[in-house]
Amino acid sequence: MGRPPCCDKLGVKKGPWTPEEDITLVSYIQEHGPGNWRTIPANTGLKRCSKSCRLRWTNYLRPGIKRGNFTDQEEKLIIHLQALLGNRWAAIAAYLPERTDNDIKNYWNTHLRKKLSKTHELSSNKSSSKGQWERRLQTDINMAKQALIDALSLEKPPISDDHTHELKNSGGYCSATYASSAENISKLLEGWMRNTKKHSESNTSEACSVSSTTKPLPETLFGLDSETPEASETSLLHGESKASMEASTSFSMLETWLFDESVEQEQDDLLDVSLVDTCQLFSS
DNA sequence: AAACATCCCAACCGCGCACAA
DNA sequence: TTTGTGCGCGGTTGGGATGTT
Repeated sequence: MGRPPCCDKLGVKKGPWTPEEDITLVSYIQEHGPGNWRTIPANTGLKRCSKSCRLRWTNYLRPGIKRGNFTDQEEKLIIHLQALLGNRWAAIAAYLPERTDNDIKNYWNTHLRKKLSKTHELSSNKSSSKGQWERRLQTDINMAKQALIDALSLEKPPISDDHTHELKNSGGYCSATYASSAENISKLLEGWMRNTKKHSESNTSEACSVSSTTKPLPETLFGLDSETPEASETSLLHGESKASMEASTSFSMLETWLFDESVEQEQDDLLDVSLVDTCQLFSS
């Protein structure tokens, strides 16, 4: 049996989110911060279950999400982390703060799994014994590890003070992470803006139910008003910083593992684990 | 141009964990 | 200790987009 679904109530909407729903959700979270998902539908009038709201926020609306193609570095990082951690997408996503676990999972399922199984096919044609296969895996992991080192040297923690600093200094928000997020919402809201523009021309103050200015919606929604730099330090962005700090910590641990020769034995242990995981992956 | 196949990703579902009462 | 609730995670699916015949 198990627990009944959380969203089996009548009148709960499913399917793609509309720009209006996004606006409602974002503006509510901007005011109250993320969390308390249960209360959001009741407080906002959204006909969505709490879970759906959380998912929409974490996978799409949250600031700092990078969308689009994965870079080679990201790809290598994912491959290696998957070998180390298995399908623990949330854990893997912790090392790629700009990507969501859902994105990484999708990318793995649609691109990397095929890619790797192809590679495996090629290599297994050449060698059939388990010993050789394990040696090959070990080699792959070492190569991936080197790739990870390269990736880390290129992609230092994207967060931290620099990130905050960027935001603080910005009259113009040059932060790529924010920009992409703003773009997400901008695109979503384009249609909505067009529709409301007519109204705004006749009555600016009513143009946007979540904004009291005529600035582009995303900036206003996230408190990124260039006239009030301190506004960038909203609870939202604090939340982001916190997540980023956690990611930094994870990065540090990884870097320790990568660079500290004194933990050679622990490295071996990790690689042993990854061997098992990786074998399971390919045997399925 | 139309029909069909494949890809891709946003969203859903069910389960497990943590925590409070 | 048990039970109920909320949240997060990983697996899966639906359907639009794109490619192929």
